[in-house]
Amino acid sequence: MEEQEQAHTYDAAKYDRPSVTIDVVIFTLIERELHVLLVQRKRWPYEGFWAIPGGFINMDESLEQAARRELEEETGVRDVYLEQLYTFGDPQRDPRTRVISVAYMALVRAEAQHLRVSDESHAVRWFPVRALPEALAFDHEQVLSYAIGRLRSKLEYTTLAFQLLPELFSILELKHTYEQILGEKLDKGNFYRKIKESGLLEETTHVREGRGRPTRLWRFRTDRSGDKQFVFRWREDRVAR
Amino acid sequence: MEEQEQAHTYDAAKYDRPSVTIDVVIFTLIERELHVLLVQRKRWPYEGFWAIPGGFINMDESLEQAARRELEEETGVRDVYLEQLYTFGDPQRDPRTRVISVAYMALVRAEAQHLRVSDESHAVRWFPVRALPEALAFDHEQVLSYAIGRLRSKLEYTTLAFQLLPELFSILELKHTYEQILGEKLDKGNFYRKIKESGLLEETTHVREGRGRPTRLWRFRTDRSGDKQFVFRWREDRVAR
DNA sequence: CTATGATAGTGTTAGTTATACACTATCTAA
DNA sequence: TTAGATAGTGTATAACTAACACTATCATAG
Repeated sequence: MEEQEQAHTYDAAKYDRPSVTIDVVIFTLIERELHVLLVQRKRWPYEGFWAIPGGFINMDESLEQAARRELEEETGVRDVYLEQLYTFGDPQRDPRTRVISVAYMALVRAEAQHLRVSDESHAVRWFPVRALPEALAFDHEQVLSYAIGRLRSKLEYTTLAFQLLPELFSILELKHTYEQILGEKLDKGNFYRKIKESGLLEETTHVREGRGRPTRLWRFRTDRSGDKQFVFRWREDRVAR
Repeated sequence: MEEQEQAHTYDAAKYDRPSVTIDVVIFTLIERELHVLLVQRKRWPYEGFWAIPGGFINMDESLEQAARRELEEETGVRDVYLEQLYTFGDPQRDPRTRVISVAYMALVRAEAQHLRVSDESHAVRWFPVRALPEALAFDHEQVLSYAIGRLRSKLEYTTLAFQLLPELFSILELKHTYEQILGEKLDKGNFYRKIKESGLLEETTHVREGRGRPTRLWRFRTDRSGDKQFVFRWREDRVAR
C-alpha cells in the first residue's frame, strides 16, 4: 500500500525506486512444435546470451500495454492472447541496478511472424522448447520454466491451445498440439469424444488432403457465451501456481 | 528484459522509475468464518478509507522478503503461507505518483494474532469477507477479489485450507472451512471418504467434547513427500487465472 | 434409567465419466 | 486391386461422483 506519505507533501525522490521492466515469453507453434522467442543480447551484462524479450516500462502505460508494446516491437503482432505470469524481483537478478520484472506470456499463431531485430540485440530467433540454449541471461531460465509450467497447467482447463492454432484445423492437429505442450500421448478415440462433446468446435465444409484419408477442418467457436467455454480438461493432475 | 543500456555507462537516472509497493492480503479464520485484515488510512489520498496493508519495497530485499516484513509489521506473525498473486500497475491507480503494486496473499492461523496499529493508520481490523467495507482505498477492491478468487480456486486442488486451521482439528471443522471459502455446502459422507482416502491426515488420540458425540481430532501430515500432497479436489469447475 | 436432541461418523447405490483398445472409413500410390 | 497411411467410430470395463439413508456416542431433561 501507499501510505507512507504526507498529504500534499509527497516527494517522489524520498525513496529509492527500483527499475521496472516487462518481459514477454512468446510461444508459437512451428511445424507442430512448441517454440519460444528469444533475443540475443548485444551489450553487458550477459552480452551474447539469449534472453526473453522485454524492456523498461513507460510511466504512462499500464503493465499490459507495455507488454503489448514489447510484443509488437518484436513480432509485429497485435490482438493476441496475453497473460500476466509472475513478478521477479530478486535484488541481485540484474548486476546493473535493482530491477523488478513483470513477466507476461503471449500465444501467437504461427502465421503472423515478422521478426524484427532491434538495435539492442544481435539476433531474434524461435527456439523449440525442447532445445533451448544452455544458459539464458539473468534469471530467464526460471522465468521460462515458470511460463511453460503455466502454459501446461492452463491447457488442461482452458481453451488456450486454440490460440496457437490457425483458424481452421483438424481434430488430430489439435490433439497433437495438446500432446506437444503436455509432453504426453493422448488417446485418439477419447480425444475425439471429449472435444466433440465439449461443443467448442464448429464443423466447416473444408477438408485438407494429405497422404491418407482427407481430414475435415474445424473452427473454434467464439460465439457461445457460457457453457463449457473454459472447461476442457484432460487430466486430473494439477500443479500449484 | 534489461538491454537498453550501454555497457558500464548505465545511468540509473536515465529513465523515470515508478514506485513499487507490496500489498499483502492476509486471510484468517475467526470463529469459523473467513476474515481479511484491513488498515484504515490516516492520510491523503483515501484518508479514512480501509486498505490492504502494504508498503514500499526496500532496495535490498526481495519481493517475498518485503511481503514477510509487511506481514510481520501488521500481525507479528512469521513462518506462514505466503504466495504472490498478481501485479497491479494501472498508471492512475495512485493519485500521488506512478505506483506499481505486487500483491501477495498470506494465510495465518487464528491463534497468532497480535495486531499492531502503525503510525500510518488509524486502525487495524479483521473484516469477515462477507461483510467488507463499501469502498476500499485505491484499486484494493480489485486486489481483494482477485485474492479471494485465487484462494477459492487453489483450495480445490491444494492443501491450502490446512494453513488456516490450528494443529488439531476435526474432519467436520475442515469441511466447514472448505464450505466457508467455497461458499457452498459439501456432502458430509463424501467429504469423510475423500479426505480419508487422501492420506493427508493423521489420526490423534485427542478428542474434543461438545454438545453431542465427542469428535476425534486429526493432524495434517507434513511428512509424506510426494503422493497426493497437493491434489485434493472437490469440484470439477475451474476458473481461469 | 430412559428418551430426546445434537453432533459424529459409516454404508450403499445409481449414474456418470475415464481408459484402453479394437474396429471401420477413405484417400493415394504402387 | 491392394497396401499403406491417415481419419474417425464404437464399446466394455473400471473408477469415480453425488445423493442420501443409516448407525454411533455423547449430554441433558424428565
